[in-house]
Formats: sequence, C-alpha cells, structure tokens
Amino acid sequence: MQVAQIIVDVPTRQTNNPYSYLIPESLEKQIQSGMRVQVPFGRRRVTGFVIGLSDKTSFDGKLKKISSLVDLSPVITPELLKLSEWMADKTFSFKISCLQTMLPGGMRTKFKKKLLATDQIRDTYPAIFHGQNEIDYDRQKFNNKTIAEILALRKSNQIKVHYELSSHAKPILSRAYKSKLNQQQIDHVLIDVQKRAVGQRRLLKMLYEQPSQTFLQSKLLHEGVGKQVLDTAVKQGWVTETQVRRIRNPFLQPVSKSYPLDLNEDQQTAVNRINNAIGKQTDTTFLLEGVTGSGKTEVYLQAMAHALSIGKTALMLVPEITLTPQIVGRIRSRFGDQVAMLHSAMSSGERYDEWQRINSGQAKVVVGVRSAIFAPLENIGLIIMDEEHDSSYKQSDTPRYQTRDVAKWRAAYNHCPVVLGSATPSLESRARAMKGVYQLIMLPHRFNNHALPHVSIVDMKDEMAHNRHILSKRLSNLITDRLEKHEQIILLLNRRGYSSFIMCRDCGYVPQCPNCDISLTMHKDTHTLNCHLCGHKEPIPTVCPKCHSKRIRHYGIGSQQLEEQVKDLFPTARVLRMDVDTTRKKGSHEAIINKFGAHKADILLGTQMIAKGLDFPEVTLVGVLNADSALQFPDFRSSERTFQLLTQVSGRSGRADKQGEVVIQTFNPDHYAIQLAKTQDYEKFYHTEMRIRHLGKYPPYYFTIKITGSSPSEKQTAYEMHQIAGFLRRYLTNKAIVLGPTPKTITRVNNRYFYQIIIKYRQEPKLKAALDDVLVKSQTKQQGGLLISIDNEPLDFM
DNA sequence: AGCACGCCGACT
DNA sequence: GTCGGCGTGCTC
Ligand SMILES: [Zn+2]
Ligand SMILES: [Zn+2]
Repeated sequence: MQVAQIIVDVPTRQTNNPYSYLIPESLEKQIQSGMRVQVPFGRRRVTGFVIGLSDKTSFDGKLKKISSLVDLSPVITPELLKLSEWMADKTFSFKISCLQTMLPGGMRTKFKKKLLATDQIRDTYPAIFHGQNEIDYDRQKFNNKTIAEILALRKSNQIKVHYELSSHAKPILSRAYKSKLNQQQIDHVLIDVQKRAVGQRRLLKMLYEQPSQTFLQSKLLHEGVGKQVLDTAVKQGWVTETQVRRIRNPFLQPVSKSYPLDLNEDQQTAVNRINNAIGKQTDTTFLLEGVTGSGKTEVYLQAMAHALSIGKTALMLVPEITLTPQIVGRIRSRFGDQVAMLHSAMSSGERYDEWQRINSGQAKVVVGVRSAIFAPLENIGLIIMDEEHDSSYKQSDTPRYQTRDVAKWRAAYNHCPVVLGSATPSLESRARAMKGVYQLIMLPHRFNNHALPHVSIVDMKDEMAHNRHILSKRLSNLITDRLEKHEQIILLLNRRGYSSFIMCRDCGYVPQCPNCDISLTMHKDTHTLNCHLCGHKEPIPTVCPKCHSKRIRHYGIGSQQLEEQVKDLFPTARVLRMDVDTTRKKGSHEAIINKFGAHKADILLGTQMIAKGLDFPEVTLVGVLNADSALQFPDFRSSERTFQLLTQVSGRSGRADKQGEVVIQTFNPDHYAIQLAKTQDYEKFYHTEMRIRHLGKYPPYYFTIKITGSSPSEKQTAYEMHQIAGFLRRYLTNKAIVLGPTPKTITRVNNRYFYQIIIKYRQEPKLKAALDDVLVKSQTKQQGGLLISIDNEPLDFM
C-alpha cells in the first residue's frame, strides 16, 4: 500500500509537518506530488498538498485514508515544492502558507462545513435552520447552547454534516457542437432536407466544409444557425453537444506585431552580457542600472527573445503600479500569444485562466507583479525584475518573502541569470554589485540624449506664511504659463501622509478608534468614520462629543481635495484625477491614460500611480506637492524612498525639443535626499546614504530581523517580550545587537498591544535556531496569549 | 485553526 | 448533584 505525505491546510506551528495518509486503490494511479487532496484531520475534513509519495511511513499510529483529489493534475511543480520548503524556513512561516501563496488567489480552497436536516428536524429547530434544509455551520454564529444541541443531534444521527469545497476559480464552459457525420453522410442527409429549411442547410454546409471542427454555439448563432435548428440537429443525430473551455482574455486590446529596435552601444553591451549568461546557463545576477529613458525595456525584450529562441521561458516582474496596459502591450507586441499576464487588478477568473495557460506550458513568457515569481513556468531561461528597488516586492504579510531572494533561488534551480533593473537601485543591490556579488551593467545615457529637466525646490515653510493653498506661488505661476502654451502638467500627491479626518474647531477634538490608537478617517461614500486598522465604523457626529460645539468639520488633503482646489484656481483647465477611487473599474486606468495622452486634458493629478512608467511627451511641468511625506516618519529607509520617488518623477518630464520643469514642494528643502534628487545624482546619494547606514549599523551593513509580539494586555506583552529579548541576548554572540522591546508606533490595534524587538547582526549561526525556539515556546506555553511574528529583513523598523 | 476533553465554580 | 465556562492538547 502506498502512502502520501501531506501538508494540511492548518496554519499552526504544531501542524507544520507532513502527515501520512493511505492512498485508496481507486486513486493510486492518478495521485501525484503537487496535487491537492481532501483528507480527514481529527474530526474534520481539510485540504492538503501532496508533497511526496512512498511505500512506508515513520508514523507508527493508525493511518487514515485520503478522501478524494481536488485537482486532476499537479498544481505545484516539483521545483515550487522545493521552493516552498526553503521559503517557509527563510521567512519563518508555515509551509501551508507558502504553498497557498504559490497559487492564484481564486484557486485557494476552503472547506465549508454544512449541516443537513430532514424536513422534520428543520421545522422542530427553526432557530437553527431558519426553515432551510441546509445551512452553513459557523461556530461563531451560534451560542454554546445551540452548539450543544447541534452536537447532540449529530450524535444521534438526526442531522448530517457534509463539507463543501469552495473556490472562485472556475473555468468558463461554452456550449459547442461537433459533427457526427462524414461528408458522404451529409450528402445523403441533404436529400431529405427541405429547401426552405435554410438554417439546417446552412449548418450542414458548415459541417461539410469543416468536418472535424467544433463549433461554438455563439459562432453558429452569428452565422444564422439558431438554437431550434441545433436542437433538431441533435435529435436527428447530426451533431453532438459538447462543452468548450473559454479562456478569459485579460488583454483589452489587440496589439500589432513589433520588431526589435536598434540598440545603442551601451544597450548592445548589456544585451550581449545577459545573453551570454543565458546561453552558458549560469545563475549570475546582473544589476542593470540605467537612468530613466535609457532604454532598459528594450534590453529586457531582446534578452527575453534570446531565451525563447533557445527553447527556454522568461519571467518578468514589474511593480504593481507600473504594470500598465502600455508596458504589457509592448511585451505582447513582441511575443504575441506566448505572453501570460498576472496582475492583481485582474479578476480571479482571468488570473486562473492565465495561470492555467502557464501551467499547461502554452505561455512561455510571464509578465506580472510580485506573486508572479511563483508562476509554474518550467525551463526558465531568464528572470527580470524591473524597478528592483520597489517596496512592493516585499510581501508585508506572511509569508514575508522578498521577491529578489525567491528570484535568485529559482535562478539557481533553473541555471539562468537574473536581471535587476532600476534607475535608482536599492542600496542592498548596489552594494552587492560593488562587492562583485552581482555584475553591474550601466546604461548612463538617455535615449536620443533627451535633456534632463530643470528641477526647483520650493520651501513650504516660507510659503505657508503668506499662502494657505496646497499649491505654491511658483507652481501656480508655472501652471498658468503651461496652460497658456497648451502644454501638459502632472501634479503628484504622495499617498503617504494622506489623511482625511474630522476635528472640532473649538476644542481640537479628533474622533479616535475605540479599539486602536489612531484617528478615525472620513469616508464620504458610506458617510461614516472608519478605522482602517480594525474596521470599526461609526456615524459622523454633527456636534462635538466633548464640547458640544457645532463647528466640527472635515480636514485633509487627498487627491479629491486637490482636484477641487486646482479647478478653483484654474477654472478653464481640463483636469483628470487618477487614484484608487477613479481606477477601480476595469479599463478606467487605461481610459484616463489614453485621454491624457491624446491631450484631451491639461492637468493630470493623482497619487503614486502616475509617478511611474508613463510617457507623455507633451508634459513639460511636473509638480510634487508633498515630496517629503516619507521623511515625516523617521526610519532608516525614508531617505532612500524619497530620493527614489523624486528621481523617478523628475525623469518623467523633459523631452528632446522642450525642456521639462519639475517643482518639488517640501518642508525639508535642505535634506540631502531632496537636494540630490534635484541634480539626479544617484552616485552621490549612494555614497552619502551608505555612510549613514554604516554609522547607524543599518542594512546593507547589517542583516536585520523584526520580532513583533502582541497580546490583549500591555503589561503581559511588555513582560513576555522582555523575556524573549533577554533570551536572545544570552543566546546570541555579543556582536549581535538586540534592540528593545519597544512599543510600536501604533501600540494598540484591535485592543491588542504591540511591542517589537529588532535584531541587527552580521554572522549568527545560532540565530535561526534561537528564533525557531522563540516561536515554538510562544505557541506551546501560550504565554498569556502572546502572538509572535517574525519579519526577516523588514522594510522598516516601525 | 477547530474540536473535544476535563476540571472547577455557580446554580437548580 | 449537573450545567457550562474556559484552559489544554491533539490532529496521520
Ligand atoms: Zn469640541
Ligand atoms: Zn480600530
């Protein structure tokens, strides 16, 4: 008898190991590693991943049998199976979480427990069944007495329990028809068909012309063959009805084929070096550092083409906000239908279909956001990460992986190079390139030698003294000028620091969340005050709850408010707004870009998403309204973030014929990140910032770990975290720096108190063991409900 | 995560 | 005495 090793979908420390199950004979031939199955686990039924098959087990208890298969073919490749083990270890997360994140969202399955009642039971217990024979069993929905009742009914077999597998991802099936007749038979049949049966004759003619074709019903309808005709055809035995899977098409528009562009010398060198590594099958990591407009994308495209030409596949990752229809169109125009796209803005059905195209080997090129690094591609020849410094490449919740590390792992497995591209590389990557761990490739010239824009900095401290608008005097004047010249303008509002709250003008009262240490934010659409941390909602007060003043009103600068102000100041200007609210609908993002690109608007304003990847030749003025909002929260990466953003935005303006202008509004005009962004001097920024990182013992000089602990009692949290910090200080070498515990900036969230410990280290062979120990202890002892999470190489220390 | 077992205080 | 509250431990 064969045994399967299974990781069950129960994300806890204690169940983080494979469980052995017997394979029933009926499944023996079909089951494979990487498939999902249903298994009995304790008293319930759960989903699990088959990670191995063998003929024995080390478990000496009584084995249970697998109930059934969830998938008909493996959904996790052998490579990804191995990767999940490594990742769970590296990110201190559960294997099941890693496996689940490798699948497109819609494929994640959960079991829903259902209760089935006879009519009699249903009517005897209306409080439980509400007149229905089948209900969801949510433990939280019932009180203990009801649960006891249900349990008793179950024991006496009066109600049945069954589990329903739920998943959003389903293929779309369309009705289709296939001929059962050969050509001679059709000839024969035609004799008996009346002349006036036009539909039937039409159908038979089509069947005659393409005997082996499967015709979609929609297509037949279009050709004038109606449903009734088809019903007769089925009855007559001319055709059979079948179903055809329809692949959803996430691409809005068809594209025309494009061909490789001529490269300049730098680009050619870059392509040669990368192609060489692809050909030699070495897992070199390249850092492709190229200023905005230096033609990185063309380098990517030609290297990908080379990988395809030797029979390999290619994977290209792009940050969330840069994965625009423009960039996808460019890739599709080069590689056609071989391209699959994985984007969070796609529906779960579209993502499922695209994923299937990859898994079945149809798609050879994958373009996508962070999670696309788990695309089930085989025989990868090249992995590209564009804008490698982008913070969206680090997943903020478990498993907290850094895409760059996963990319390097897959590159090593597939013996292929990784290309990290950026105009402003992360300090980590650049430092590694300096040490020779990565190979540095530079693209120092802007294509066609477009001039750099002129950047000016406006000190908003001075400005505030005589101007209470968001727009500075200088920026307003320039806007007026550009409007007169019929040139276009982009205004960027940094998303961070965005706030929308209400405050009493008399006593200064700001409504706070009752569960968290944070102000409530105003939501105009629902007319409520919401807490974005715990979801608490309450009505907007009309009088101040503290002093009963009626002068309680709304404050905040969001893109909506900015739009109002701009329209106020420039009533004749045509203004477009692009933010999360205006791009929620499918295709709306594209619509805004097309409209602005066609110069049907003068001013485009919005959040981060307008900062990247968009090319509008008519834009000659870019205003950054709150350039330094990242600097408000002092953290070791804030300068880097600010510099990267400003450099990127500045690159947007400035063309061959018209010099661009950038206005940066800030409260910190002398800050080096802002000053160096003005001159677009990455080299100097790199060296300045490295010195600061060195002095502060920050990455890339030190590795870092953030341990966060929370419990309903602040005292308890502080105490337990002190214990952990003490343990780490004793256990680790004296070269490791253990900081804290300190309360988090927002200490209370959802009535839990959060504390953190930071570890900085260079070499700590015992660290992994120590942290695993902390995790194990935290779950076995329960430590008064202390929940621990570990973030390996966190983005920030906040 | 569930789900059951078991021990102790409150109440018929 | 017994009901039910929650802490503890297990799930192939
Ligand atoms: Zn008040
Ligand atoms: Zn809250």
